[in-house]
Amino acid sequence: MVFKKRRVKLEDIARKLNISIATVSRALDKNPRVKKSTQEKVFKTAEEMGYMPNQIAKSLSSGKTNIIGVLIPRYDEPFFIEVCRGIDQYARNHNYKILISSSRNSYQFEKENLISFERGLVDGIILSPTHETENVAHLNDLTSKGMPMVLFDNIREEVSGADHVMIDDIKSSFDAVEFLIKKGRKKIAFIGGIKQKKVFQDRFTGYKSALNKYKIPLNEELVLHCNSLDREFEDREILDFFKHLTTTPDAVFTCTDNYGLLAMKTLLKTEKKIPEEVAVIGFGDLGLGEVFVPTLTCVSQPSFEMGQKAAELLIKQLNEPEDILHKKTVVKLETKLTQREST
Amino acid sequence: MVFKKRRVKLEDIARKLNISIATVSRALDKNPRVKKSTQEKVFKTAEEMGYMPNQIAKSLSSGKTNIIGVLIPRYDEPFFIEVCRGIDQYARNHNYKILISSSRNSYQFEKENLISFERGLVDGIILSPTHETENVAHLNDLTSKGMPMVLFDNIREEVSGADHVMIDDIKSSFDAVEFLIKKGRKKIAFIGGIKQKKVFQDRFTGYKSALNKYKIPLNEELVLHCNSLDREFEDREILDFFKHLTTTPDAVFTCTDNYGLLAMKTLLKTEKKIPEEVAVIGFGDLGLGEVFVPTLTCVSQPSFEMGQKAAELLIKQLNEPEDILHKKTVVKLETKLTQREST
DNA sequence: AATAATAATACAAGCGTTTGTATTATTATA
DNA sequence: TATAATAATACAAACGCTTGTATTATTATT
Repeated sequence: MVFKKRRVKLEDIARKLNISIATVSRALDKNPRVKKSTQEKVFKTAEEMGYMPNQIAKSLSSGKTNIIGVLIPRYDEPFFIEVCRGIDQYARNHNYKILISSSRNSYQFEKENLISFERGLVDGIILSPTHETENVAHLNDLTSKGMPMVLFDNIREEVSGADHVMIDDIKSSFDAVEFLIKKGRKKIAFIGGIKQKKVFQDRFTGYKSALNKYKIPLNEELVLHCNSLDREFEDREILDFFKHLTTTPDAVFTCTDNYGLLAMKTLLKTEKKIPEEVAVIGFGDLGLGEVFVPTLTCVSQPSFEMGQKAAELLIKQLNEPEDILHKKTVVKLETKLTQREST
Repeated sequence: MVFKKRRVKLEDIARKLNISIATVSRALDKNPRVKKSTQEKVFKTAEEMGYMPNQIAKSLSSGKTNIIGVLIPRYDEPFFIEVCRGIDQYARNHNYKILISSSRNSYQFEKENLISFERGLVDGIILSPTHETENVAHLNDLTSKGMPMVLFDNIREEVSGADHVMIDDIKSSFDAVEFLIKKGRKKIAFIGGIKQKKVFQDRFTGYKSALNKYKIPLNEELVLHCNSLDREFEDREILDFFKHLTTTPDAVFTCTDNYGLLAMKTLLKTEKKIPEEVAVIGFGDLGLGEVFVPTLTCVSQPSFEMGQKAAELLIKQLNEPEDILHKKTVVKLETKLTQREST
């Protein structure tokens, strides 16, 4: 029984009350140029007629959509969802909505999505570039056209005009590995993610420099850089890694929670005792680590806060006067090591 | 170095080529009314000038935004994210974008979000009503105004004019519980979710009717309806439940994956052997069950497909002629029991 | 009561497109 | 070559709102 009905618009209210459209518009805005009694009449009539403002017309007229475009590499990574939650919360409190898209780890899709954002649907963009994104010209292009932008996670320093939100990946992983070393572990395996991602490079750097500080030689055999772009393949990669090891590690430091869980799972299958024989540390701390038996020690990354901060920076940009040049802001958030049963 | 630059519009191209705006517009559409040579000139100039169409203006003019509004009760439930992925994939392939919002399990927020959708930003809506949603007048209101709508998960049959996508919750849980019974289990615990949700009511019904069929009396002590709206509290509720049991169950059927994992975790802590002493079945099957040791047997719900189907139905509605009445469609998707180590 | 000041409202252009109709240019027909 | 048919383009209204300026109504001032 659904018929499309013609929507009530300002004109309808104006006609009914025999006043001008402009007055109706201003009345609904509670503009003092319209006298109280008229305002009340307008509100009452608008209510009665079921008036609902047309956001598109407003946007065209005002040049603002109050929508923030968010571009993440994948949906099935809780980290990104958590960041989105943070963005959403801050944005909502500041009268913005968010439009989330996934680049599905593809440079091509990243560009396509940005183009669709550029068509005027969003007032600004928050994104985490994919690992495939070597050339950031498309990003610089957008910022130089005046599109407000904030980058998080897989930061690209070369992008000028965009703000950056990050954690200190090097220090975070250094601390985690140092923690393991201080517990007496010497054969510490490293499981990282896609090599092209700065975050994973940095975490590897932190790992190496911790080993270095304590004069532990780097054993390449104990190092794995996972290349899986999808949950289902990570599983196998990690299984294979452990199967082919000739040295048994006494600790594993992994660059995501999921790698940590998969590592524990594999170790448990081979009857290793955690943490007695092998200690494990994950990275992220998005809830999963607490469910597993044993619970997983993690580098706690403030994902939600990361989103909030990104939204805050973007909205700040949106409120800057248009003719002023934007000063790049870089925010580093704190991480901490949350100890649980796996260490 | 970011300055807002004035965007190139059709008028600029028209002026440069000394032709009319209408011709430029049609040329870019490859409308046969403009001759090839002109089209080429226009494309070339548009490219040179860096023209980017204004989506908002297009939408105002066409009355379509090509955006689908998606409203889910929470972000931190993988099921909803998976549905969103499905919607996104189908929508994207049909030239639609999706705008996801969360009602955060609140009827009030649900209404607010729908109002903002109603402002003309979206062409149609896909939603899963919250458990707080007793009165569906706001939904019927929207459909009767002609807003295309598809409901999934927590279906409300009273909503007319909206299509429904669902699974057979009663049968799915009946099958799962029957499976346990056939394995010789007699003291089967039930862990459900928020009682007000139809899906959880139905799963409870399935549980009871399986017991009934095999003449197993319902032991209320073995039944828990979790009320947690957030991950962090589910943990405690389930722990408490098991702590206070006087009967030890020999199986547990839970209404989400997470409940299943938490149940296993709690059981493992009390040194119970899974599946020897207690078998566990979860509901959903969104990847987590495979990571845990032991892996979790699950009712596999086709979440991604659910999203795809919802998007398909919505887009079908969007393409219906406006003056025709919409015939309500209800789609039931198949589930299956995926056996793993926990049973 | 006439004029100035101000309050309230109306008019109209503009936001960047689309699209139906009118107009002009080109080709075909006799 | 004049006219009809058609191709190509231009004009202008429309989408629903905002907002600067002009106009009218009301109140204050002398």
